[in-house]
Amino acid sequence: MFMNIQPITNQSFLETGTSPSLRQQEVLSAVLDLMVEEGDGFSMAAVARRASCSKETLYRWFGDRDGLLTATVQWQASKVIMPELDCDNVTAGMFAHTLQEFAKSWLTVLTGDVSIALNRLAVSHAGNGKSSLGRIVLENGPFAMRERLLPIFQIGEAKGFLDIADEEAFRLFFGLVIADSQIRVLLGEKQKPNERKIQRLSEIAVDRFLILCGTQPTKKVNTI
Amino acid sequence: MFMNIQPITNQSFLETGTSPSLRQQEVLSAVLDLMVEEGDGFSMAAVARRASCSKETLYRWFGDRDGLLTATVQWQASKVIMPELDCDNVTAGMFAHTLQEFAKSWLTVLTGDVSIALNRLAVSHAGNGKSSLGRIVLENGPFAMRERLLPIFQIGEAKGFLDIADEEAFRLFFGLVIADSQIRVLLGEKQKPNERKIQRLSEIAVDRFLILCGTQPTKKVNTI
DNA sequence: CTTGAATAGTACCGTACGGTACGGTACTGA
DNA sequence: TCAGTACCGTACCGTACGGTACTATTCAAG
Repeated sequence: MFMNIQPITNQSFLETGTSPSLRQQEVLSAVLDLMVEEGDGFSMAAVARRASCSKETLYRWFGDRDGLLTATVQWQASKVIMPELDCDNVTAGMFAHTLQEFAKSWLTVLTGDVSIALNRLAVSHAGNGKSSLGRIVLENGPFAMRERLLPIFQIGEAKGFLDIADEEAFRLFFGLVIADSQIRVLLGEKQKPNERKIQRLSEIAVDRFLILCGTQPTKKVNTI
Repeated sequence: MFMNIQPITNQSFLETGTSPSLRQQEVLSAVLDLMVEEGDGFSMAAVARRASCSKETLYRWFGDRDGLLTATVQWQASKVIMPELDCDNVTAGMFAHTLQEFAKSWLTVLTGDVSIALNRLAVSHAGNGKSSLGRIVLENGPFAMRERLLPIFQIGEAKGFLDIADEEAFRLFFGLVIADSQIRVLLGEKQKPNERKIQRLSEIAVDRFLILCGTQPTKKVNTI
């Protein structure tokens, strides 16, 4: 898609860096619904029908299909908010609890319908090479989580709860919390972990994380 | 695609359960190459060109496009061979070494071009719902690995090296070894782990696994 | 040598979809 | 009132691709 000519209208927010208008967000919401329902297979006509707008408007606002998908992914990414730990006088118990809440939230998001649809889209587009959706999801997914976790780890390190707080600690935390859950739901496994199971997985993961990275002696976790 | 009429020829191996002929394997190999190069975007005409066969032959042998993809995935899955531990008098060192070799092989396969292409294909098809590729890769990927690992774990348990050897142990091992490596390469991250890094990751993962699941007292692993 | 099956190569068809053009309508600001 | 703009709905175009039909060639069995 050639975009060497400036768009005539000033309604396109893609180049301006501003947020989409309410009406545009309705369109993006419709795209998200269609992604969840049909994966990458939906047509621009289907989007126009669902959002009760014209195809011409879609193309004026978003340039082409890839622009629409990109806008949708970025919009969704901007909505994800994660818990933060900004206390200064924090106990070991509070620290462990914060990690558990983080783990639960993370597992819940990653096994949710929207995340599954988005990651499927990004993975398949990363294969075609003719789209930057993979990079966008990578930056707003794993990399963003790392950026949020590292400060928390560093607080734990400063307080003497952890003895590592680097890239390596993030990889370990990811592995302990997510493990094979994400790839399994991406591959279509029907039985997704429910809230109760996510709670249990998060507790075990954080226990193990603190055994491996914590400074205080901890007894072995029982998996039963 | 309707298949209510029996295929005229007996050359289709899909229903017979037999292996593809050498010529058919040439076709499947061409499909694999195209998958690696272009993802899911290649056409049947491209396959015919690459394999120097006619489209009609493709359809006679494999039914339709999905049949061709399915045959390719199954053929590739049948080629993956993993190390086994069938010794009866095994030491703790041998046991740890076997786990390390397993981990290295696993990481190498999952971050390889063929696996990436196959998993991308399966993930995107699992979203459309109109294909069983997701299930096939799930069965030949994570589930098959679990089936191979559990007997090894049970040997370790019987010998007194491990104190758990169940589904939970598999999930832990997956998380420690693979962590975020697979999803990152699937999302298109350019920098893939090299052999040296895979070696290091595998050692650390097995050390940690034995700390968490092993019965012998082990000192804490140093990540440097 | 003849014959028939299997296959390569190619032309063809129907359809789905990305993208464009255009008519009609509602709103806004002069 | 009227020009300008944004928008909806829809018709339309070009292309790419899945799948089929047909011909030419090869090759092995009789």
